[in-house]
Amino acid sequence: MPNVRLSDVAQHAGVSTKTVSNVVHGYVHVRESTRAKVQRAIDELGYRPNLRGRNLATGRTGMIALAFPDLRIPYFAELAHVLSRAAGERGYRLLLEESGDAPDVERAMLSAQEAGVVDGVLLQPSWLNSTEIAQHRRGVPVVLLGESAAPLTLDHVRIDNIAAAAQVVEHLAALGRRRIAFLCAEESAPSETSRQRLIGYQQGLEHCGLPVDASLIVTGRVADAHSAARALGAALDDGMAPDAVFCRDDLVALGALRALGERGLRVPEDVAVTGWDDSTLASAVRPSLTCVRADEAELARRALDLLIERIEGFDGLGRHEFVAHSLVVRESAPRPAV
Amino acid sequence: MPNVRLSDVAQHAGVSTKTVSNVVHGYVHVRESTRAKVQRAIDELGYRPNLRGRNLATGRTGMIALAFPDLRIPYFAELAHVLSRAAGERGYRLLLEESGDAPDVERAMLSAQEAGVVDGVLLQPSWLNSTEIAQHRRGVPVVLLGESAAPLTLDHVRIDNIAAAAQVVEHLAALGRRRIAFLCAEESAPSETSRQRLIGYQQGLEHCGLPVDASLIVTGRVADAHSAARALGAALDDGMAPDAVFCRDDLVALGALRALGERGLRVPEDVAVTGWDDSTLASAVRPSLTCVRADEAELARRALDLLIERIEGFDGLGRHEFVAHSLVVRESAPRPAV
DNA sequence: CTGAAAGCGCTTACAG
DNA sequence: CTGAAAGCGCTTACAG
Repeated sequence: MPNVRLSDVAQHAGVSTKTVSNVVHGYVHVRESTRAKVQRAIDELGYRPNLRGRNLATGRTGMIALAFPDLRIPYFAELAHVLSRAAGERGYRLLLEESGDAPDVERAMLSAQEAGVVDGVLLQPSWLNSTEIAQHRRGVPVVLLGESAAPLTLDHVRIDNIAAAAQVVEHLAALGRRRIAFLCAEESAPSETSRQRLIGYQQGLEHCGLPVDASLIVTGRVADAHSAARALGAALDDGMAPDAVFCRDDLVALGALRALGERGLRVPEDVAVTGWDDSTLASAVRPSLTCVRADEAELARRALDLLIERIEGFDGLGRHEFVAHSLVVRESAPRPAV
Repeated sequence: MPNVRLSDVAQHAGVSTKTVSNVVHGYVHVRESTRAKVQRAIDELGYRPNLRGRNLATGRTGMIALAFPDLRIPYFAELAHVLSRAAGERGYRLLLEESGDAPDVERAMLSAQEAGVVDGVLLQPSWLNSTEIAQHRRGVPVVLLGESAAPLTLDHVRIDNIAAAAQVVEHLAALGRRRIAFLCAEESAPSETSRQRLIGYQQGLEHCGLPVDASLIVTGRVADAHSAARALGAALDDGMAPDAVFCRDDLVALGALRALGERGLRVPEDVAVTGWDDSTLASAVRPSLTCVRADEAELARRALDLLIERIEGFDGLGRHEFVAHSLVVRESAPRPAV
């Protein structure tokens, strides 16, 4: 029943649709008496603008798609939370899209598929490489998030993973740790994320004068506590004896806590552990996790600013930006005694 | 540049827009030669239908809003994941909306605000009571999720919290536990969720012949590990000596693990702990959590079926459905020895 | 099997 | 300050 159209209001108030539109949009140059008359008509009829009509007429939907692998990974849930809030402040709403294990979804996000349903897309790729991303681009404004290599033509916002990883190692070294394991890199075809964290890990070791020992690199499934626990457990049973474990992400760190605990190793006394992401669980678990934390608020702000500039017509080369990160020190790898 | 319209294709192919539309929709009664001709024009021009135009013409958007308090609460992230997948299978996409600490968002979701941007809404209310929900209803099809009391006029899908809570208590009792604490109910104005779990808790105790002891009920902030740890910690320091802690949700259970651990109490030997939701962290944490798990796949299926029936015109009374739940037994409250 | 035309509900130059 | 009219890109009875 509330199928009142703009034209109904116009007729009821005895004005043109243009005038009603002016009132609805709070346009200033409307005579007060006209405004009142129109407003009354709006109230009496219970008029509410139909967004579809508006979208068609303006060519905008007010929606931005956010695409990443999996909402169940705590970091992504938090990212979505922060971005959704920031988008709201800018008058946009977020449409979530999980790419899961389907490269197709990432391709679809980049193609014109999305044209008409969203004004732009924020994509954290996990399957597509730089070349593919550059090729599949077609129409919709896009900003890339995360560590994957980005083509020069697209905007890209991320934290400096290499520097952050080196910082983690330096923190562990300052704690007196000498045998710092890395848990875990993918078995084959390590992701760009793992690759960068490994580079930083190595830089950190070298910077601290520690030997780089390939036998301390454990491989396994990423972002999965159980598989990480198994992988680390197997390595420990095999004789690896680290005094610290640099974990690729918080979920992996949870797995490390389990593998260590089950073998009677105390964290941090015997083995220090670090995570990455600072998801809710990092502070909730015991021992709480020392970990790298991206400045998500800044990340959200920058990513949206860049995307909105594109939506509004900017067409220059890709901007590649870093946002701040920090090392959150907690129980699993405490601050060194002074 | 890819601003090719349906009419461009029609002109290029020398047919009417209707015919192009027929081809685009795979309508069967199109002569093969015509179809080929049109398809060629589509390919040559790189035509892609504009969703906005279609939406305006059909009155559908193919989108469903999902509104709940906070994406950072693991249960909701998992719910969104499951629903998003299920919606995709039915040809719909999910628009996420966090109500956070704003009752307004819940009201907005129920009102016609959403009309035009989504075809229907799935709402897990946390602020609005049944009366308010019933009143604010205006136009958009709605299905309610979760424990809050639902008006008779609206569809509602949930698990039987009372039965599930009683089951948890019975499990703990079977383990020989006699002093089962409840962590935690809100300080004031307990949510309907807490209320129902408390009712079930009490029913379980009575069913097992255990005394109901109000001093074993701890209050505190819900879904927050730290505040739960503090609340339980204070109670323990105050002399409360439970041999089991029934936690309202997984995050609270994490807090319980901390409070107990810090006081040298072993889980489950000294104190058993149970969670609720079976979020990723429940199985990842050590000790892993015994907890209640809703059959989320069924929940998603039913909620969407009901909503889509409404979208397609069903206008009957509210359907109120339960979906299955189970008790997942893990380390924090293991299966009783036989 | 296909076309011409109206309509979905808004916005927006262009006049006045 | 306000109006008449075209247009956004599709769909869909209605004819034929």
